[in-house]
Amino acid sequence: MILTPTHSIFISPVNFREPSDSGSEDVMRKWFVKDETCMLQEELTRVNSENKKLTETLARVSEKYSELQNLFKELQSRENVNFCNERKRKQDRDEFVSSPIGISCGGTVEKSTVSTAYFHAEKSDTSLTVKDGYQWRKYGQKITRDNPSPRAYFRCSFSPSCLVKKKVQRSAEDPSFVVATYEGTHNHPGPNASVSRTVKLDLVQGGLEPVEEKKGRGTIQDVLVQQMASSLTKDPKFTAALAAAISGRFIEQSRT
DNA sequence: CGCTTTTGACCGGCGC
DNA sequence: GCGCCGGTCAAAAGCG
Repeated sequence: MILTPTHSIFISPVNFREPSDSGSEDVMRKWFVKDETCMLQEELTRVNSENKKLTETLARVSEKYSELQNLFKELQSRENVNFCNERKRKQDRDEFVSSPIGISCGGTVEKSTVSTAYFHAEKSDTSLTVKDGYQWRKYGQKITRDNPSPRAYFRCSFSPSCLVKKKVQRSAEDPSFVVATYEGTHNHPGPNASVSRTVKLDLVQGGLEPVEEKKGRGTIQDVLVQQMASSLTKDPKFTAALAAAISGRFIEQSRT
């Protein structure tokens, strides 16, 4: 809530009274009413100004959202082509693994939780390890048909009590990204947040978490919206503008 | 010594 | 039935 000086110096004419005759009292009352009108007009001007700022902020946010959406559509179309080609051989299979960007190509409803995350990785780094906070044990590595870089297979270190598995492979389109596909849900305490925060998606500069899409939790659009909301709430300018708008609305409502 | 990683062998599904 | 391919196994090697 933003408080302007007008809030603190406002004195009601009812409370502000000096002993005087009835004639000068009327003059004083008119003077204070006029003064109050001036202050209300100032307040209205201020609220309008804040409203304008908020509108501009909203326009900028919408613009950035559109940019992000276009970028995502571009990635979707590229990944979708490869994914559909890869899956042509395996149509109608019971088990279905989601595409790295959560687009299915006619597959059936999957039985287990499958999620995909992108991690930024140096091209010189061939270790195929991603810092997601969990401990993993590698149990295999294969060269796949449509990707020059090998695919590594990991099991959770807590196996066999925890049956989560993951596949890690460098993206064929952009070797600066590593794609991790997780299968299953951990049945033990989660990753250390400080560790997981060290891994960021390079797709969007500015501290977003690795893009993750879980089947059954929502669409990739939902994830985007959540990430946008998260980044917006961390922006002090945006929260200040929002608070000003809300306070302005409260003032407006209190007058009616 | 025990745990992890490497890597070739093996298995099962699928298309032809 | 055969070959291809992705996924898994397990023995050997590596490492602290």
